[in-house]
Amino acid sequence: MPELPEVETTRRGIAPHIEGRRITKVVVREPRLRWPVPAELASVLQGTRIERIDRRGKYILLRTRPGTLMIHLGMSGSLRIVEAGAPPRRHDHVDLCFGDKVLRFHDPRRFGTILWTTASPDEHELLKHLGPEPLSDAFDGKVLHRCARQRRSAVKSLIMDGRVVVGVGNIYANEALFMAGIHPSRSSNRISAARYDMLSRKIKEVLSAAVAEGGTTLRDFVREDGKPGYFAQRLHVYGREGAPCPVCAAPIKQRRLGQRSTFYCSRCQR
DNA sequence: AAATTCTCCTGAAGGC
DNA sequence: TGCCTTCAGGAGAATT
Repeated sequence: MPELPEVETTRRGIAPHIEGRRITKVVVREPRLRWPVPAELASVLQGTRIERIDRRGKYILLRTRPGTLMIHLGMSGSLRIVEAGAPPRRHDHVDLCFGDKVLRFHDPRRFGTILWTTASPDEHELLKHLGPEPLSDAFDGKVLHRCARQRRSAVKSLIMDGRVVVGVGNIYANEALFMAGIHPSRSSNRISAARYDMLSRKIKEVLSAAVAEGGTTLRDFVREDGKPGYFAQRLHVYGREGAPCPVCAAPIKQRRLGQRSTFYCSRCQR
């Protein structure tokens, strides 16, 4: 399940292969993603050059002169670089061809997104309400504390809300809360500024570490070269129900919170 | 208006 | 072995 580290790993993986290169052909085998793949995709992209690949939250932005292709991997999406002529597998929905190389979008559950915008992507409806990048200076404990003021909902929901901060999905929300010693269901407005400062630093720490490891491979995620990320070995609580807490050895608990699996240590997290 | 629930979808895993 | 049910979840939309 791609979160920010997985998306960033993907961005870094594909960029050297296609940045500066011209799109020779576009193949859409299955346009039924979360929203339909724009019908005009082939005609607008044909012959355009990828000037730069950026990321905003979990969106990968392929910037070209006439506009920007916005790609979201959803739950099960991946982008891989393959040789031209490599036969498509099941769920290989879209190809962007660059002569001998192909950028191939694969997504079994089709929760992913491929959209085209000619405006500045920051102004796009899906991006313009997004909160700060977690690894930037614009994100800190003050941001969290301010957003938390009139919220009574669980702190885990707060840090997973893209309007507060982008890129923190279920895995890393669980991990950051463990590292900060904060109970996931604690009310957002009952946490001190000092603890939010700690939490923001742990969010940065866990995301940076995961990026450095090439992301976490669970179920669907593979890197652009098809290899797994290795951060799964570093997870403290996620997916470890019943296992001993790495700090105090009490069994890790699991419960559902806001439709999401939540893992925590009831001794270490308060 | 904030908070919760619903929705899209497929594959893996578990039960019988 | 096979069929059925359950679960996983990003995040916008719908509902309370």
